[in-house]
Amino acid sequence: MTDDGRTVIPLHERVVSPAASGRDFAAELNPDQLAAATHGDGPLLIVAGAGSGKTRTLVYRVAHLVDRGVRPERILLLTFTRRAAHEMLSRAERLIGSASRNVHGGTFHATAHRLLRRFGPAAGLPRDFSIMDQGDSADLMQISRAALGFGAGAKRFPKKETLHHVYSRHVNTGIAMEDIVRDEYPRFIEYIPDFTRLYADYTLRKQERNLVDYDDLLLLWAMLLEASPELASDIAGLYDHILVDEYQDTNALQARILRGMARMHSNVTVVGDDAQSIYSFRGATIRNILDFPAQFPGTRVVTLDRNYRSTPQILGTSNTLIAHAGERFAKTLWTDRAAAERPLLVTARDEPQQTRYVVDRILELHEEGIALRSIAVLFRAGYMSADLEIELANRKIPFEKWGGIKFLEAAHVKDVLAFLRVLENPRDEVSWYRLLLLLPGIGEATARSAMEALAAAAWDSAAFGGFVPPPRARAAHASLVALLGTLRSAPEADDARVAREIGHVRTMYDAMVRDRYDRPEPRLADLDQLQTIAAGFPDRTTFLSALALEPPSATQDFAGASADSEDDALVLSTVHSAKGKEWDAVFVISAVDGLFPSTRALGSDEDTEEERRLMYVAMTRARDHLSVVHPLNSYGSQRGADYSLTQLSRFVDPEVRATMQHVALGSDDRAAEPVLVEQRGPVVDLRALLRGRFGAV
DNA sequence: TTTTGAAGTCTCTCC
DNA sequence: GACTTCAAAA
Repeated sequence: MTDDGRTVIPLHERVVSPAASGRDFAAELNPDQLAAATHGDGPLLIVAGAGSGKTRTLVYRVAHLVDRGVRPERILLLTFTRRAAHEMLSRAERLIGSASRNVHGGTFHATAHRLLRRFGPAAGLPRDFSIMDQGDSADLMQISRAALGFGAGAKRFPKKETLHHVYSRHVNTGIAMEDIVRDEYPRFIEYIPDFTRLYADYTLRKQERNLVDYDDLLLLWAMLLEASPELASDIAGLYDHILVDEYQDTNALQARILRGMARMHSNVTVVGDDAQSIYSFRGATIRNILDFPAQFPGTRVVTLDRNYRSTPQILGTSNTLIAHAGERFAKTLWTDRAAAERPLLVTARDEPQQTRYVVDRILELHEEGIALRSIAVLFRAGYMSADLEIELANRKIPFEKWGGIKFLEAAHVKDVLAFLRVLENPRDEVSWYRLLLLLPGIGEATARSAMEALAAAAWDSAAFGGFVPPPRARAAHASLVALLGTLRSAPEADDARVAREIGHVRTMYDAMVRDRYDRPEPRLADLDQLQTIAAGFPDRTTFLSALALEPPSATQDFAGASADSEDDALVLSTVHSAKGKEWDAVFVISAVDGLFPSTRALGSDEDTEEERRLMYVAMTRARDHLSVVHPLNSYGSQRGADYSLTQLSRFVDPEVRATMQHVALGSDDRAAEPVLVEQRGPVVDLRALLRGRFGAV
């Protein structure tokens, strides 16, 4: 290697010797896995079916590279979640020792963040930028919208979330903004010129406020790679090998980044399963994986189709389900695991019965010796577990919910963070705006004029103290100024600093919470939790960036730092959050047409196909037991009970059903099937009584 | 200009 | 059911 460590040793020229890790790869991997793990230089596409040992193969590949002399810090491992990166690196560590700790791993966004802090200044991006999450971005869109005076007309102007969605999609997919509006929001076509102006203002505003949104992280990374040859080789030159997990869920912009990073050596390994692509709403396209061989000439393709996870019966059902999908890398998973029970298709009368069935069955499995942690209940969207959560709480069964956690999006949490963010970046308009609106007596108009005053004073924080609010807001303004002053003069950094700052903020903010909400307690508890998390971070900058980039996927992740997962708890998860995981027993609930697939996805064939893949992901999470449950009557659990969904999910078609065992709960035709119901709860079911008022007697 | 109450909108998935 | 938007009152 040269002294700058950049020269790549042509691996294929080196003699294959017993691995330095002391491992006999051939004995521990199957032939396909071995071929992938020990592939030399050049592009490699691993098409890895569910449960085929994908992570294992990737870990061994890292070990192989290190064995053959690639320095760990020159390997970049891009994964989809922090959890995946962590798991892979710790498994690599077990395999090859502490050297693997130096492998760089993380999500695309987190890696972008790291590179931008380091190389951004060379391209005019300040080192101390703040990261906006999705909600912040939408808020800034709203500020732009107000500043430009859009939406005053009679016809409805797009909501800020819509504005952000179109923008984000454009950045991530490269599709022209006009086309996105035409396809997805035809009723807003007339506003296209306004969209354009608004996005220009938004972009300028971000720059002036030193703010960077999620999409910018990727976009700026790509631009750094394309801006100047010197910069590009500095950045791309950091790594000799790049490995990407879950490649089917990357988008066009991420593929562009990958090309830029690999341009000097084409040592790219991507792993993915086109049958599990479930993130198109975020711009992901299975074209990335289908077209990879064309993008990287000379690609070697290895297919892993032996499944080590599930019983043949579960695999049979899953294979049948996915067989109808359109374009894909054809592969049918197989296994030599012993035969077992067929997956269950359970028909419940309604949601309460579905809930009781699932809970009863979980308790049975638990009594048979399966840990709660090895059981999961999966659903299409976070709200679908509401009924189940109540029942679990009543029966004192511990559970942990993944996905759909809105902790960081909760207004009170964002409020507290806004204080810190203003200290961090005095130009953070989104956070200033948020703080100002908290003060009684200050509304949009006053907030805007305060912002203008601040902007005019070059965001000098002293200018905020000089701002004269309307009389009724004087007192609140004064105490905010005082609080910010206290926070600024806080003593030097120490470990408890961020938590202490939050404590200061709460001397003012807690009163507002009590004032504003009918039930302040849970919200205050959230703030306690936020404080606890903060204690784990050395400084404010790290804390704020980490929160934006690595939001915890379960509430327990917060407490988790020390307490960890000692206690045994059932997992409730959205299918999206369950990706890459596996359990002994899996329940897929609310498999009802209209819920899963969701009505929204039935508009286009592509969306429907993605829902099918989502169902496939759900089913293939199961090792030994799989139950698909559907209630015959799913009411719109809210007002306007005029719609009720009754049909089993279309994905469980006759062919799929033929591979399952059908269980009908308490149906009128008392089949030979076991009826597992009969609750121990109250004799009178109030909800059923209420429903009785509207339905048949 | 802010606040308040009523009507209206839309339900997801995540970095 | 939660949140936004709109119109009228303080």
